[in-house]
Amino acid sequence: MEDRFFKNIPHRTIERLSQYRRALQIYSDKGKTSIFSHQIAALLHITAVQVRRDLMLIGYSGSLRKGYDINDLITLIGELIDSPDGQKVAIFGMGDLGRAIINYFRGKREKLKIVAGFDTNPEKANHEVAGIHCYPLEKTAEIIGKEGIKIGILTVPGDQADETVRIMVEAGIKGVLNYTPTPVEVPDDVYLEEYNMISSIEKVAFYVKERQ
Amino acid sequence: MEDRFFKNIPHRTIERLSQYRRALQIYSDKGKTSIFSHQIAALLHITAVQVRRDLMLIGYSGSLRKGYDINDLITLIGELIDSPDGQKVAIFGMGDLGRAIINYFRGKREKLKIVAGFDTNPEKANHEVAGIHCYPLEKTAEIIGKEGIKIGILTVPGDQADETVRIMVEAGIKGVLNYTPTPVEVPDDVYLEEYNMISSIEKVAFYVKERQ
DNA sequence: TTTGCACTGTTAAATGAATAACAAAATGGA
DNA sequence: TCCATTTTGTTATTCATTTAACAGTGCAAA
Repeated sequence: MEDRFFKNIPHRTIERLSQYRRALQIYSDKGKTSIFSHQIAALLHITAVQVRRDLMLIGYSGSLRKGYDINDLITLIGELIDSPDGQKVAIFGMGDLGRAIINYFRGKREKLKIVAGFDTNPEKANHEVAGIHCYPLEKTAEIIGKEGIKIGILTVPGDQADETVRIMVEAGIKGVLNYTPTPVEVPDDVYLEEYNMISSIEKVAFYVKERQ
Repeated sequence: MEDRFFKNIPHRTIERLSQYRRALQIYSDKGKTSIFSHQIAALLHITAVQVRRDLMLIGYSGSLRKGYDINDLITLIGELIDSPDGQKVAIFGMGDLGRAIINYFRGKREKLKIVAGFDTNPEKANHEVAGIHCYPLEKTAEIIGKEGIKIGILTVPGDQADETVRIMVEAGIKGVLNYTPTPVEVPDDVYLEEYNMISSIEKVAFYVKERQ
């Protein structure tokens, strides 16, 4: 029995595919219809070989001397990484960061929709925040279940991270993106991605220091 | 002539060191004074071997059966990744995301200080935003030069990214962390790190989909 | 004491990812 | 028509990173 073929696509390639799509959309918006591997590469600060190799892995062929058809490629990447029926996302913590993500996202992804927010603050709960309905945290299980939400973004203050993620997982969330400064624990069947802004800034600071 | 010994430390290790420090501080705040490699590993969802290997690379030794001294290790990591005299950071774009980062950062890093914000919005310019003085974008060269700021975080709307980063680089910024959805260009002597939230969410969504 | 356990530190092997090398083919110009 | 150029697609190689294997050692319990 063969796995779906893109099961063996490297993680790094998956990450880049998402970035390719975004870059392609920018090009598409400028009225372009085709693009060379070296142009994609320049946008993402990688090599043209890597772009071609990634596209080879997903089975897309360009045409010699014309490059890749932008719309076809956007479509194909969508078929690979999007869910055909779409996926719903909830934001836990409607502070600055939660709002920033909502605004960032607005209208960008058809197949991936932020449909609910949760917050303990009664000022926010039961109101619209940045156009998204915000529920009190106690309603998590109910709403997550009813809406079939599987993906949660964690943007609460660090000291509430553990407790919030526990509630999320219990309610049925299967993928967590943790923007909190506190590392969290999830069961094996939940995909977890941690991102720490402070570490990113420290990394930039480190390499700036090292280069001088 | 030997390079400073940590020139050959893998990039991934550098990233993890910053994360180790944060995890150690959480442990330290709980009153603990020493920690085992497998405890650090559990916090960061990696293996104990990797932790020990990373610590070996930076030349730190724990003691058998007691593990690592938390304070010593925090200090050593600081000596490696921090600049002794500190580094100043500016935020370009004082929207939700800019404010979120400022609040995130507050009081967390002694050697890395956000000292200025820039925004084109005259409502914000010349006021304090989240405790940081916000200047109009035209003042970039003046303030960056005067303060000796070398690190800039880009949180403007996507369509202003290119122009803003041009101004940053011209003013003397040597490290850029781009949180904008638009990839930018910088000269070779400027360290650039791009982070795209949408790609991160897409990645989580992809692996959630794949696991079902 | 001595034995077994629970750790660390280090070298060796395996895996994963990026780069290099190059064949093949379409195009435009001589 | 044929050649030089430009670009893709793919295999081979190199490089980077993680994981495995295991030696060494202090401590605790018998």
